[in-house]
Amino acid sequence: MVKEMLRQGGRSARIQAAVHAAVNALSKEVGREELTVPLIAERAGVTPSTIYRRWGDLSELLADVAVQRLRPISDPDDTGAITSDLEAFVLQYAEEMSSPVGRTLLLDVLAASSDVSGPAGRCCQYTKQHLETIRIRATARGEDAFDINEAIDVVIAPIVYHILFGDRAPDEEYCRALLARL
Amino acid sequence: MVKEMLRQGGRSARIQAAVHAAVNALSKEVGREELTVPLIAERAGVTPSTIYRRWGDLSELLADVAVQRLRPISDPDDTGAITSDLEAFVLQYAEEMSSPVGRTLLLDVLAASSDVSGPAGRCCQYTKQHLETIRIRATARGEDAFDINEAIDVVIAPIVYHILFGDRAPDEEYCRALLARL
DNA sequence: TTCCTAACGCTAAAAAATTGCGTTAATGTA
DNA sequence: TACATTAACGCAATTTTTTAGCGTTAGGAA
Repeated sequence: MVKEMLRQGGRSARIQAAVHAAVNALSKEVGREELTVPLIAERAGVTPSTIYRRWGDLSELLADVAVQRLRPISDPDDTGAITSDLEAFVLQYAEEMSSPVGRTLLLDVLAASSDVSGPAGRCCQYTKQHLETIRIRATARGEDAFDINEAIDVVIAPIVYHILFGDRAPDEEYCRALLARL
Repeated sequence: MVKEMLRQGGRSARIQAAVHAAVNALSKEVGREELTVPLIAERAGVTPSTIYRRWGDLSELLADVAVQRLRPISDPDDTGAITSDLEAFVLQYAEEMSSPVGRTLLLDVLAASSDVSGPAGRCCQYTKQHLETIRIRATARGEDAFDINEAIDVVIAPIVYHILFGDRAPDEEYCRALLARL
């Protein structure tokens, strides 16, 4: 659900911020299983019905919070060369996502939606945008660019796969091996 | 949770079968959101407390059912050559998983566990076993084999990635392109 | 300022999850 | 086969969560 809010200022915005903050705070304090809507509501100083009306249920609220946290705050580092740019970005991506919280964020996002317009599609776009930034920088330098979809298939997808299925830790060595395939 | 059952015969087995059947039946009739423990219990002719005691909660029950459905019933088709064996397997895999129910099964499995011994790890093993079967056949024929982990990274992982994030449909053409990279 | 109404709080009712306790039946042993 | 043991279940009471009605508050526009 997660209505896109006809009113985005004042009280409505304050409540959203309070609820998001409550989710983030409680996520660290209590386990995932103990995280309930009434608990979040109390911490945020809000009635549970407000959360139910605005987000629908817990999973959608968690997905909404997850996309906020996965939303990039800045462009990937400019290291001066396409190879090192990519390496820096991928290593950081694997680092963040492979942690228990990172994996949980991914699952929260995936569980909420099945179509492109949903949270999952947006997170997918975030990654593409970062790669696009790196690619544009590369072409500006005169380096020969890489294909973004190919980068996703060859590098990002395997990392995500192993994080989700937990059959292998995407350490630096592994990530570098993936990058070498590009 | 999903206790491994000290008693596996008689009533215990009948109830498990009834509950699993109820989940599979109701999954088609009602949507995923409407699927509740009391509803499943009623259909299975069981009290809700039985389900809660045995599986813990709905998500673990769904994961348990999902691994059963994802468990291979037979070896991949033997088409006579490694290339066609792989292609047949991958196309079928993509076909099954890219449907709404397939995607849901994947998410059910992923949501339940984070370590290798869990449902996700087992499903991962299923895929590996299939690939292993194809590889062994190939070497028996004298064909030069492929690396299983590489096949997962290059072919399976991208397919799963696009299914989960919903940013692209893994059609036949796309799958063949992935296979060509091996 | 004034109006309109989206969004919230409060409350009651419905539904789901938890727990104690007695009962049933699966499994091992004589 | 008969018996003892206890895992697993059913039932029912309790707690918690979710839903829904209705009045109130506060953005946003005229």
